Amino acid sequence: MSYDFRSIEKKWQDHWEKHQTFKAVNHSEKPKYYVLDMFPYPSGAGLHVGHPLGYIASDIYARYKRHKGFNVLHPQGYDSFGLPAEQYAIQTGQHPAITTTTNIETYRKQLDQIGFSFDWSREVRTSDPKYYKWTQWIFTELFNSWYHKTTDKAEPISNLIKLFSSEGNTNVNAHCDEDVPLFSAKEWAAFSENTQQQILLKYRLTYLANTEVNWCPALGTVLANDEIVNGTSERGGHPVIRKKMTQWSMRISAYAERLLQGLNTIDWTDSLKESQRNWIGKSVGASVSFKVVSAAAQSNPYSIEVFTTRPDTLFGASFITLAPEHELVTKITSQNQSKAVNAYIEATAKRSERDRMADVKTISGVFTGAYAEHPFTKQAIPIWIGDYVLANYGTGAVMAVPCGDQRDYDFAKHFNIDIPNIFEGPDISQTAYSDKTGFTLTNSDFLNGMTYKKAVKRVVHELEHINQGQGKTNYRLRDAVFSRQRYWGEPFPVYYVNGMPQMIAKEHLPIKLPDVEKYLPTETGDPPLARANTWAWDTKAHAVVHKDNINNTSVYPLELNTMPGWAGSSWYFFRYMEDCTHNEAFASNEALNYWKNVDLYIGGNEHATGHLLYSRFWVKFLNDRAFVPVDEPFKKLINQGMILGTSAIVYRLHYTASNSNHSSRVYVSFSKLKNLALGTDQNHVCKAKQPNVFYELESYLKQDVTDKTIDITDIQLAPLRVNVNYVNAANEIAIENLKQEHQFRDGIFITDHGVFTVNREVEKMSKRWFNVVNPDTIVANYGADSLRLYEMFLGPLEQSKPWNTAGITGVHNFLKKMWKLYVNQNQINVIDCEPTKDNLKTLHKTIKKVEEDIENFSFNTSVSTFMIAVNEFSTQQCTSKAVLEDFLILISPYAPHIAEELWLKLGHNTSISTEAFPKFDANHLVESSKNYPISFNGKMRFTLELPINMSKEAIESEVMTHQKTIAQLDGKPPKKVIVIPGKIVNIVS
RNA sequence: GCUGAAGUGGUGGAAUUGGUAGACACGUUGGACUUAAAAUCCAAUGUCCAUUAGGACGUACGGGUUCAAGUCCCGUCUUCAGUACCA
Repeated sequence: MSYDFRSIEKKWQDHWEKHQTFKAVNHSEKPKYYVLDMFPYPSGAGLHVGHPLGYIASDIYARYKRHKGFNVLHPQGYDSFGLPAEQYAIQTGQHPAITTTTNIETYRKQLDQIGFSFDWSREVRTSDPKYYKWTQWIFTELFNSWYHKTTDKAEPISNLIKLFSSEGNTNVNAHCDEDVPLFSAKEWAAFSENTQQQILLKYRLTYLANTEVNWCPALGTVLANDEIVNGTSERGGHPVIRKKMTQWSMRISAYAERLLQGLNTIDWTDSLKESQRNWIGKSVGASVSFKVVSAAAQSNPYSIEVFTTRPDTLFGASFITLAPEHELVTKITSQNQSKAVNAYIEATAKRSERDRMADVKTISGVFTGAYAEHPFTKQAIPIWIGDYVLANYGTGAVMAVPCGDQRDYDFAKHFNIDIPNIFEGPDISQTAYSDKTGFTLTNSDFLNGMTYKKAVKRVVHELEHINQGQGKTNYRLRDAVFSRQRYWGEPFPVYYVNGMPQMIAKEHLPIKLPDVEKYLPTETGDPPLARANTWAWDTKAHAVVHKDNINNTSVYPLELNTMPGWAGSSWYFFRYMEDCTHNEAFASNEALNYWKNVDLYIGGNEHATGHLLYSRFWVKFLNDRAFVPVDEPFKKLINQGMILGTSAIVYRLHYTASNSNHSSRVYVSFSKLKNLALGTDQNHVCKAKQPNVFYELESYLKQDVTDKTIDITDIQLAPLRVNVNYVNAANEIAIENLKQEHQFRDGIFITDHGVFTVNREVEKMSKRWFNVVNPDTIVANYGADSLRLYEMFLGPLEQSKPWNTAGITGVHNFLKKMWKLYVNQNQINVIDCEPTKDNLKTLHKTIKKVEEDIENFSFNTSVSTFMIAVNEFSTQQCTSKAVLEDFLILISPYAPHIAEELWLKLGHNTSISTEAFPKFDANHLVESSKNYPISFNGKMRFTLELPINMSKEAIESEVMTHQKTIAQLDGKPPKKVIVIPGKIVNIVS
């Protein structure tokens, strides 16, 4: 009986499901291990072969850890709120919940076919009210918390209120808005309830603020910074503009330093940590305030606050530049400059963010006519505006030191501003000198003769002394906007009394998403939830009621925005810990304390600055408030690379006649084009330049052109992507297959000796390129074990690589070979005999290699190791039952179905998944050592391979023997003996 | 520009601490089996020279350290990813 993977795989998938083989328990003698995948968004397109890559890797690791005696938690779920389902709902009127459920079913079916060891009993769906109850609850807890800088953690807002009523806010050291007024305890008590709430809002970790946001008109919603790529939306690529709106925000900036420091405690790749560090963007320097001395400012002196990382260069400042959007600009501009300034502001406002980014070389700016006073020299410094200063970084103002900063230098050169030199040593006649070393300061008053470090210390001290600045650390990380004007997301548990937000208590959650008739924003621009009729909060009944009941005494309007996609994904890893039979907490303390954090997290690196930062933020918050016992969610993180598609391209001939371009029905085989020395990069064929090629192509075209006298002047190749599933390994495609598609139905195909070939190009796997390969067809043709092995075999996990179905025959043949080696007439072909030395050597070599590979996540090389082992067993005619048993355990994480089947045939009636991983014994690698003399540079050299576990004495005696040999050969005793234990001994004469 | 990763046959990729470069697989070529095809099996397959024996060259490029370098050091080039007037 041949290897019937279909029935074997079905049988074991059913078996695992029926026996709940992979159900995790929350109590065990064994040590725990938590392996997690980034849960998928269930899109309508289903899975392609790229999706399971990370899941297969994590599954191998999870199965391996079970063999190694760990109690493994390996769950899966769905990030089921999101834009595509909503867009689909807008187009079709279909409720997103329905499409989402259908998509989840498809995903589940596809995942089940691959034979993952997920514990599905803990499945999570972010759009499930039982789940988002707790997302809403976390939101209310963020609202009810503030960040206490002294204890360096979040505390309940009640603590803050206590502080306010006992001593006011003058001594409160909080991370809060900058515009908080100072008040005493007495004043606090005298404030109206509404005023108190407004003040508290400035302290809460989530707060309503009128902020400038990234508005995407096409999607009708705001986007977070990480949802924007190159100035357009991440989803759909629509343009994004900046707009002021009242939005919920998350005070993630309070955690900037801890998010940065926490990176040192976790095992992530350097590149990923670096991305997060860049995103947080810490810079250490000082803030300096400059008094404005313009006539307009006389009665009411303004001062400009700047941030600098180079306070040591303060005496080199020859002008100040403000961002055009800076609030002081209009206030300080002199009369005769106001026209120019207004024109400039208008011009920059018109330019989109994208234009401004693309055009970084052009220097532009305008003088305001105002001057500032240098804090020490009291010299007047001109104030300019320029769009190279960004309004949303630092204070939106810089002190320009042309000799020490290239942009300031260029600006000064361009507008003929002074470039005073304060550096002793460097030459600044051509460029600025921005290094922090290699100079001493000059022309700098009390800083003269100092180096960078000393000068910074001194100048900060002096600035503090005159109360015009202090040392300051600045972060690029902005507070995260948390409102979305969408339907398909978590509703906020918030209602409004007199315009002030109120939280709905835990016991009344979840606030379920109401039904609406249409999923679009309203005509007045309100979010889709404004269309819901039953959308008001009755504070007496503690229930959602019809809008008509709003009376603002007991029934109030509810929030119309929903939460962003990252809300539900920021804590889902805790939800898996509980088996969710009750819903009293988001996970019980026992479960949280048992599983603690995720030991291994595998997912794509597109989440480097989004999900992975937000989850860390929420976990730190939950930890501060003692809701969870850990400070970091993911101990170790691996980014799997993307699997790319290999598109298939067919070339259609286009031609130019009478100066206009025509499309023909002629398609030419790519091999033919290559024979004509016509690459794809060279797709214009003029009569004059390449007459031979031209006339050849023209002869094909004549088959299509009705008017044979037409004068063709130029021929082009138009690339068309075709379904890759029609193309075989040799890049050939059957014309009948092509003709099934409408556009090719009456095409004329120019073959190369009857064969039509396509060109291939590697690009992202996507429906629109027709290059999607579906795992279902692979499983149907080759089986899940082949798919699993092949996905690993493709290359290193973390690397992006193109998919090529042709190669799968290699691993598939291997499985067939293995099956044939051990199964004969449906009988297992082994006996209970002593294994030979060779058998054991092969086995233990494999144990060692596979164990190392899994620990290092180099799954690709262990697939090769298995192939080599089976080849060796085959030549050794290995029939030992004990050897096969160990080998099956080794391979079972990779190819679990075939391993289970053979395990059963060996007479075991339990699943192989709980068997202990075989122990490596170095003794079995002992065998005859081989040695060979090599002549090198006229000297004799011996290299001899020694057994790994050889004793020191044995090595010495072995070396002595060879020293003698070498001395005989060469006539001289060896000069140097290099002994690498367990490896190779070099004797150099 | 900055940060990070990487450059090895026709292709994907091996090579542990510096120790026989190209494992394993795909592809290609030849052969066996077959009426034929598929499947399977066997052999060859880095480049060049040579009838063979054998030899020379070879891990992006140029240097260096070493008995020994894909691996370490210095310099150059290229590719990919992230990020960007960040003061």
